[in-house]
Amino acid sequence: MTGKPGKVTQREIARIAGVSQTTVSMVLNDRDGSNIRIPDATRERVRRAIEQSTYVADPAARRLAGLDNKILGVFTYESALTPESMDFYGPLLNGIERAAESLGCDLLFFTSSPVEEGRRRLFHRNTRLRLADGCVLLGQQMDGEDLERLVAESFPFVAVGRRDETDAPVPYVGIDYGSLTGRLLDRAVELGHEKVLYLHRDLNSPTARDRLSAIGRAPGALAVAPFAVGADLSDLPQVVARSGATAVFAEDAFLIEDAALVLGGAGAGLSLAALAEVRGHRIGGRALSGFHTPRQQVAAEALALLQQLISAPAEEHGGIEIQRLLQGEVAFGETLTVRGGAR
Amino acid sequence: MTGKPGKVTQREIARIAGVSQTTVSMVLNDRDGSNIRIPDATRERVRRAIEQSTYVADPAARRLAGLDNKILGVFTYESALTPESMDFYGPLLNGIERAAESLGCDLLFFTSSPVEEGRRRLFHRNTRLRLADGCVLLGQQMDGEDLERLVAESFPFVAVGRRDETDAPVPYVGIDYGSLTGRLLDRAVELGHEKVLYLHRDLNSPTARDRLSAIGRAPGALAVAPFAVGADLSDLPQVVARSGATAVFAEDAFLIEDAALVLGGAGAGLSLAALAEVRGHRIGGRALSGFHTPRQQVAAEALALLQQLISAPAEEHGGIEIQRLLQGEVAFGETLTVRGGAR
DNA sequence: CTGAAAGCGCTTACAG
DNA sequence: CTGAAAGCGCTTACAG
Repeated sequence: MTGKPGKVTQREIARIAGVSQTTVSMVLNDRDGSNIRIPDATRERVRRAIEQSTYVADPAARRLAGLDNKILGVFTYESALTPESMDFYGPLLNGIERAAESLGCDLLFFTSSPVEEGRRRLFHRNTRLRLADGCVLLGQQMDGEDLERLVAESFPFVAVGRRDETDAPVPYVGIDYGSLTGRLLDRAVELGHEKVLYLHRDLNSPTARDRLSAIGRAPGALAVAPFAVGADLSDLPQVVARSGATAVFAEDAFLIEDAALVLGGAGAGLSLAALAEVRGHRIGGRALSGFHTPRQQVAAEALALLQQLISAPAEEHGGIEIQRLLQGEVAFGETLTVRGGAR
Repeated sequence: MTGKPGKVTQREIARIAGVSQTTVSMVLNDRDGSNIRIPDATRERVRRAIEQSTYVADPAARRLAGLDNKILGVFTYESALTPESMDFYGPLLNGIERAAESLGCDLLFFTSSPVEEGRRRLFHRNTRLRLADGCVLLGQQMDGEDLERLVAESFPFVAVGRRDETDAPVPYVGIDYGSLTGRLLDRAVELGHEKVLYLHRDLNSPTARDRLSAIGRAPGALAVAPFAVGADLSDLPQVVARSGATAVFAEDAFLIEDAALVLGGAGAGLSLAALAEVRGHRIGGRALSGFHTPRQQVAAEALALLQQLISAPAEEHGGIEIQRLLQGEVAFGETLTVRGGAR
């Protein structure tokens, strides 16, 4: 597919301008140092030839010659553009697009990666990863081996969300769920709660662990019992009753919504909250209590960090803070209320 | 950024397997023709060397050597991933992602294109267009010059939406708004309407013209008066009254919603419809009448067509139907009712 | 000041 | 059956 009829190369420009191809390259890249000095007249002649033509540099050739390409890879462990995934990926992708626009980068989505066990594989026979100057990784769970290999090959990348599944330090930008969780628990104490049930899926992700460990550090006045739920929530009313909890928290908004549904009238006196983004979620007409997380900003900062890693020589990476947690806000909402208060 | 420490090349593999780099390339690409015959033993040795290593082909080099890359470009004339643009782009992007997955292609979003007068430019100094094997173009309006140039350079591309702004035939996949409009007008006749007011923006896009020309061919029993609205709709009640129309149609769902707002009680007896996708739109609690358009399918088919254009040698393009209109459905809804019927 | 040459990693005729 | 060579379009030392 190369060598198209309409394709203009530097050599062609050189011929027209009556200079060497090297000179064309110099002019195009504004090379103008001590040893190399191109008179304005020549420069002008080349410029004109380029403008008259439809020349654009071949990015593949540039890349091969060792330049970076202003192409950032985007790897998502699941499909990112389906209606369902928009809830999670939407703000992230939006942030990424905006950041890419302002950095002047194009985005390469690795949609071709073969799906195995429901998740895309980053490394495979024909990966085009190499075409990008670097890559952001998105997904709730990531493959530790992928991360290790990226580090080993010193391929610039940034994960969205905190990561801890590797020995080598992985660059990431995430949200500080630990601190958010702590603040929400403090609030629960203020409201008089002493026992809380915490529902979670059996997901082994760093953010899931962050929540759990913050729960482990709950203030003495509060006992929080973690409870791993399966697909079937039908025994939840009993579990809640037996626990004596006056509040039920869950890992995310959908889970607490499901729980509220199952609890029905039995949940009438309970406070509810999600330890995650709750924007747009309501339970029985009331704004769900939980967090507001700056996802768009996380994505934008991830891209900015990636750009830094790419452009800074490796020796200077020590000076860059490669692991960043952004602070969110507690969304007080209307479902976390005074203990025993009507819901 | 090339020449990374961890980067393995064919030469390296060749050294390990004790063959020439050419042979490695042959094995990788399954070249196995009349003149070239690699014994299984050699083949196996190379394969093992590759598996032991972290080799992946450098896509830039492949591309430069003339192969295609399974990278499809996606160019949108506006930002595609903002919350507001999701209404229009969401289903299209979803269709594109799915099609790319099944074709085994990656997607390159040209987010870097400089914005001029609110629209991105396809061709610019550093366009990475060339890196893609081909490109899909999305947007309500497109630049005729961009299209001409793509044709001139015989760069494979497909527009989403019907196009007619060029002399050369442009490959596209769109929706047949003409036929949909005709069917909705027939329906209006059935319901007893004789006069309809058609609100439109002054947009000069092919689909806008398709609607207008279908309106021009309205059945004799129906008089449809086009009315170009500005930013301010406040004189609409008068216009409607003066026209004697019993139904108001508009170019899209948002416009008819705005109109309904302005008309308020004055619009009580009027039938309303949008000549566009109406999914999720309601007016005064009633499902808006209009169309259901297969946007996801349009996008998927555009990608499939693009893939065909890329892989088929140019001489065979004559055999490919490069301009396709997909049929939508009329969504009867609840706002287009019997003339004079309560709304 | 400017060009000829080497090299980036790959593919594909072309010789052995 | 396999390798040495040319070439894809570009950049960057290196000589003039």
